[in-house]
Amino acid sequence: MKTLTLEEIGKMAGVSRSTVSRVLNNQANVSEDVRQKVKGIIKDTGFSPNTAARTLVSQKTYVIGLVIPQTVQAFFADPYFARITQGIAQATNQNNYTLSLFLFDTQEVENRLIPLITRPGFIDGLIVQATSENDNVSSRISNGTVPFIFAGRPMGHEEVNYIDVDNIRGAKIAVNHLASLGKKRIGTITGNLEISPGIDRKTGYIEGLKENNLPIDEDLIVEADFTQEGGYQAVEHLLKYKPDALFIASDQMAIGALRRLKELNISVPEDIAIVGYDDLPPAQYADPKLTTIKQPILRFGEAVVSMLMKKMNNVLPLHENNILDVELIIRDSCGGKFN
Amino acid sequence: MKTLTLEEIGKMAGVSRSTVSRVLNNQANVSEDVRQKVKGIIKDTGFSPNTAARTLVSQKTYVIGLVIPQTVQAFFADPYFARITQGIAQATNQNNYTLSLFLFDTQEVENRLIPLITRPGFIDGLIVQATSENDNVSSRISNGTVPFIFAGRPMGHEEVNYIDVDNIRGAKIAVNHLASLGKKRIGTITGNLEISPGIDRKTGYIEGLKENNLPIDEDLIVEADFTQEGGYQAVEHLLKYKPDALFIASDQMAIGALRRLKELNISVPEDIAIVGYDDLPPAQYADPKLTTIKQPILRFGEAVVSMLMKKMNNVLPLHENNILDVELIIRDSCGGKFN
DNA sequence: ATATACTATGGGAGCGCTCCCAGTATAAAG
DNA sequence: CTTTATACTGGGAGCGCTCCCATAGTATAT
Repeated sequence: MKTLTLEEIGKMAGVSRSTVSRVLNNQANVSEDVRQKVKGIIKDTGFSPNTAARTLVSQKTYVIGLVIPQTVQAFFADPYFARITQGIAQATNQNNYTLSLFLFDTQEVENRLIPLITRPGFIDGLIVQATSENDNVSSRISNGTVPFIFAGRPMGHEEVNYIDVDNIRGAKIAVNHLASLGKKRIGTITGNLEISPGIDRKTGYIEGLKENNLPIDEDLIVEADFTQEGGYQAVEHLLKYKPDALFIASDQMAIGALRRLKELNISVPEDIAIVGYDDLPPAQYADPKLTTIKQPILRFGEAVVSMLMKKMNNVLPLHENNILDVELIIRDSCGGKFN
Repeated sequence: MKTLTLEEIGKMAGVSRSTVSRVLNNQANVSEDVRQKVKGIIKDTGFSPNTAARTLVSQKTYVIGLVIPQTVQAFFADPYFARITQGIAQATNQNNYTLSLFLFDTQEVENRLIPLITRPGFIDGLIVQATSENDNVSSRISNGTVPFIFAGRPMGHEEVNYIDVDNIRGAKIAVNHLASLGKKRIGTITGNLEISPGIDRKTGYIEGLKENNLPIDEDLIVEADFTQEGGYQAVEHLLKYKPDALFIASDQMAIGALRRLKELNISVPEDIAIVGYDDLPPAQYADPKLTTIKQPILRFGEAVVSMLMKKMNNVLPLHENNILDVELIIRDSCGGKFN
């Protein structure tokens, strides 16, 4: 199958390549009958214009890069990231862009890839997974001329554009809900406190306690690492201090905790109420079904992409960020179904 | 920052664009001193050639697409797929290619994306995640001219090139190991029997029994769905028929089963020996540590990419496939540490 | 010394597209 | 009927690169 060109489509329609180009790009100044005829031929032949030629003259590649820095190792363990990626891929394609994946597994790969992806004319824009403080991917990418934004709040790089879900508020409404059910000793299992979701959810937890005039008791705060195993171990530690409720900063950890509590014959929500975070599918299959904070994962993808589009068109203010709202999903583990 | 061109680099070096091009592509017929001088300038300026221009004339895009068909929904739940993707991304970059991600979330997206990615000059090659039988992505992609291979054995499309791990042998060595420990009533929890890993591991299980002259007892075979929850429920069903060992077709299911057995106070490996499959990180944190079949996940990525490269260069025989070997990892759950 | 080979280099052509400008046809206005 | 504006259309130029061929320079064989 020979590859078609504008010229040939034009010949078939009895017009010039310019006119075909106009039709292709929905430009004005083409008579309606010619436009229809050309469109028909394009459809019949299945023609689509050569991307490279287009890119060469327009200087646009229609490619968006998704960068996963080295420090985001969780990427390969946490289903949450797979979901985020799904949302971003979806939104990218919706906008007729292509998504390219760049995983910085090692320092060597990072060194090789950064000059490549930040050079002009290779990629139109970059989405970078938020990093922890000791990661300099951000500044290295800033040196290039490629527009980029962070997905998630990057620690120590707040001057760049980013988009995030409202982790603080999410934690706060979880605590509020528990408080409204009359709980007085609300503990928390935090995530990893080197990354922003860990920190922010802890912050929200503390703010929530304050709002409800509950004391902040360091004994009721245990740091874990967002994994089931971490939750499993942390909950035991907390039990010594007799909490009547727990805000657990991820569903994975909550599921681990639930497992341990079951082993210890401590019933949820009767003996202890629990609220998780994420609303991943396992949350609704947990026993008891997990009350949790739902993040708008697919909408997150859309928001990231549309924000990047703005940035690519230079209509995004330098310090603008976007914080998406979250939602409390009440199930069985908090004992407050009828609020 | 103005974008440099071959012409300008040439001017700086006092040579023509042709000579710079020769240096860039490591071609012969350039004197050593000129070559060094040009290389120096390229390095100093950080120049790299425009991809679109290069693609336009060479008809190569240096982009590989990774296609996740609709039926591979597990993609977003199973950490195994994230690992595979990681391996593929790594290998792609190693070969100086870029990886583009195409998720067919819905039929509509699939319809829109397939003509796009199969058209000439958009992508050099495609890796398609293996699908179940009722998926026609394969034939739709075959209609295009883009070289592609499957990652995993696609059900009902064996005529295409694919690469897979040796699921049959993996299951067989698991059973062999259990048999060598003197187990006589070896049961299995299979995965989803609509996809090839599910089927093949069951096949291997049966072959393993035959090899050891053990009877095949349908009561000892229960189908689950590769999830923890599935394993949790399936194991209980099996217990009625008093197995002394279980081959469980994924670590996730094995972990679920282990949990249930613990609740029922059935001790592993004393009362029942267990071998899992995958060797994902949780396997070594399970209690007891899980004996399992290790798949060469990162090597899988390399193999997929190198196979695709061959196909792109037309040096891959039509019916050639590649089956990677697996390995038994002995830990505590089988009770055979000292084999 | 001359013919013959080979090496090194430069520049034209062209990949398929978009942009711009010139040109033609048609309509509206004087 | 002529002038002027407006709607279409075609083709040249050029994006930055690779490929090919012509040419100059240098080494080797006759």
